[in-house]
Amino acid sequence: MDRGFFQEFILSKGLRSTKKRNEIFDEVMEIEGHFDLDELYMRLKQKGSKVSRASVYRTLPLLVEIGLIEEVERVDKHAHYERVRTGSHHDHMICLKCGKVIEFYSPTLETLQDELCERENFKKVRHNLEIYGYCKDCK
Amino acid sequence: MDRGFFQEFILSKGLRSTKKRNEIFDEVMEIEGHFDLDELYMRLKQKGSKVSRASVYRTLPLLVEIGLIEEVERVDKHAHYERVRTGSHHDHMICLKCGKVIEFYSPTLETLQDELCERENFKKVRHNLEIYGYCKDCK
DNA sequence: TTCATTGCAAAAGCTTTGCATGTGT
DNA sequence: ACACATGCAAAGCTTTTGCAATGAA
Repeated sequence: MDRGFFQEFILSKGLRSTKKRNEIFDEVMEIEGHFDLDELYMRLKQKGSKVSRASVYRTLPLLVEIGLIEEVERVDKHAHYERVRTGSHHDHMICLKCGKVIEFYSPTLETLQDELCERENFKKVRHNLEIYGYCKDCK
Repeated sequence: MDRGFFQEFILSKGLRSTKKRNEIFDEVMEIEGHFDLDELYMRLKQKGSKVSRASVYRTLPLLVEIGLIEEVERVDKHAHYERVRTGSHHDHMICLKCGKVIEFYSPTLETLQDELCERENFKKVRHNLEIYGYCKDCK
């Protein structure tokens, strides 16, 4: 997903392409793995961006709407996001002791879910599987 | 899980069996399906309980610790809980339009997860699968 | 010019906590 | 009596929002 796609989406919604929005978009594209809003905000600040928290709060929902990022979990009552990489959907195992997040992907799991949805006559859009337990170092 | 178990747990932790805690426990046992803290608090109020929100906030973590309830999702930035019924673990399909929650259970899914965890050398404690999409009435 | 966007600060939630009071053991 | 539990109100945090100023089209 490149900036062109982002511009297109923004314009198609009657919104405007602005410097701040582009900065936020660019930064999100650079982040590997999870991040929360404040981490993103701090990264932007560190790079000299004059963006405000309010704008970040206002922009993230747009990125979710595009499908560029998704909310993967909520810990400590604040949201964590992760960039969606085409063809690289994965789920998470989260260690209850050290907090480590192990990403994994299983085609079988995906297929199984599709079958379950079909059985319930449910049109699946996305899903979120989090397995909690103890990683090899903590168990 | 009955009140005896609850008492036992409370005492074994050096805590005290109190009227308020028992009221909260009883109410949670009566709730079918999801609830959030405020719903629980309101139900208690409606029944004439003099319990405060603070006590409910302080008691829910205990119930989670016992394994009596679990946090199933976070919507609107506040936690939703659901009673754990022995032998009736299930996952959720959540409709993006009407918000309906369809509960389902798949033994195959459970087994598959166990296999995936084994592969990662991860000791699974619990998991949480939410499939988002559109239910048969909304799709 | 027009209308969306932004920043600021205030407001709005939900949740936690300090402290004095109440209560189980 | 001694802790723990509770309620209240205040504080803490994250997130949202009103409004005036700014900027894109």
